[in-house]
Amino acid sequence: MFLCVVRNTALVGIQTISSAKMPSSVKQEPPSEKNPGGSSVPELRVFVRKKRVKKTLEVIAKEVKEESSGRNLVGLPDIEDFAYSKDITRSQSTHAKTLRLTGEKSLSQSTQTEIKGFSLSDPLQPPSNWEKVLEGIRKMRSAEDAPVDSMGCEKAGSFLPAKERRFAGTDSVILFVLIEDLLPTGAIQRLLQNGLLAADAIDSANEETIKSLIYPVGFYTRKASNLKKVAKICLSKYDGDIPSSLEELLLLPGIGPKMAHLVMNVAWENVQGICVDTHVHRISNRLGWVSRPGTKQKTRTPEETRESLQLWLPKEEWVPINPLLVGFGQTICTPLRPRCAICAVSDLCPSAFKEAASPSSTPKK
DNA sequence: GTCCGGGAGT
DNA sequence: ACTCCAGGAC
Repeated sequence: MFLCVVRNTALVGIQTISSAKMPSSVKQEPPSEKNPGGSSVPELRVFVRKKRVKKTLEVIAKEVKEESSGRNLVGLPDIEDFAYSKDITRSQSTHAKTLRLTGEKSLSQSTQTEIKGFSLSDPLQPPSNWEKVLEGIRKMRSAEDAPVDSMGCEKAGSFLPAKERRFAGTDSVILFVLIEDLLPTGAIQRLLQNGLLAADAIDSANEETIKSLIYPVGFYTRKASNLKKVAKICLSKYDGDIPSSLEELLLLPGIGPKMAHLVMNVAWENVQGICVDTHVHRISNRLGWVSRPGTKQKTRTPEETRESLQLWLPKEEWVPINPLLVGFGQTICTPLRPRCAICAVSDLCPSAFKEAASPSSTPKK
């Protein structure tokens, strides 16, 4: 419920200080269910920043309400109903964390005193023309076949026999959780041939064996080791299955925000957030779709991008945006020398033709 | 910010 | 021959 960013509800940015730790009393419960009941619990977001004026939550609530009137925001909860929860993030390099206020829980006294010093920022507006841009990218993507289309982990199911295809089952998920890029290398087929697609098999297998089977997947040593650890955890805590909540996934070694959201999206079909990888991060910034909270600066980490993107991108797009932009990033909007000349949305892109296009003309200083 | 361990691109 | 890649741990 916390995690459900409901469109067309209030979305107000507030900036504040508070560095801190959320008391466990308001710790959010695992998002076990998608949308129990009504999905229209009004939700606000608060950006936590350094410094700022001292204000109580009540003051903020009042400001939010005032700010919201005449700003096309709807459905604000009453202040006494406010609760907050820490957003799911592991971003360490960002000073800003997103908090959410909902009408579901009440705020404890200690919590209230802990959060002080808020100021309002503008409600977030979706970037202009984002729908056109998205449509343009879709067109380009349908024409060109990017690697992600045949080897993306969303497609992992088609590689596997029926049993292993059950994403929510006990088998293959663990693998592509950890070794997403094992598909193009044929690693998953090799593991399959060796009966190593289940937690118990992996747990009892030799780490060196796994290592050699998944080679030449990137970071194979670490991945083999993580795979063993995860298999053990899954066996002991999840009956050989994988955890079904974002928080629990993040506790697994080798699982960070990108993979955790990917797994929630494709394995559990329970969308908690956008899976932001380097492509989504880069392209979102080039398009001017994201920014550091309260600024126009580029986001510095994928986590910041995810938070920024989630503030305005309609939830229906949260899952498809990843393969869409990944493919676009592999074929056209490449990290180095983006092919703006053949890009259908270059006229809508603030970064078009702004990066070096020729190998010989990259003088380094 | 650095490291990991190779592959791919220039 | 050299640079860059990519997600996560630290």
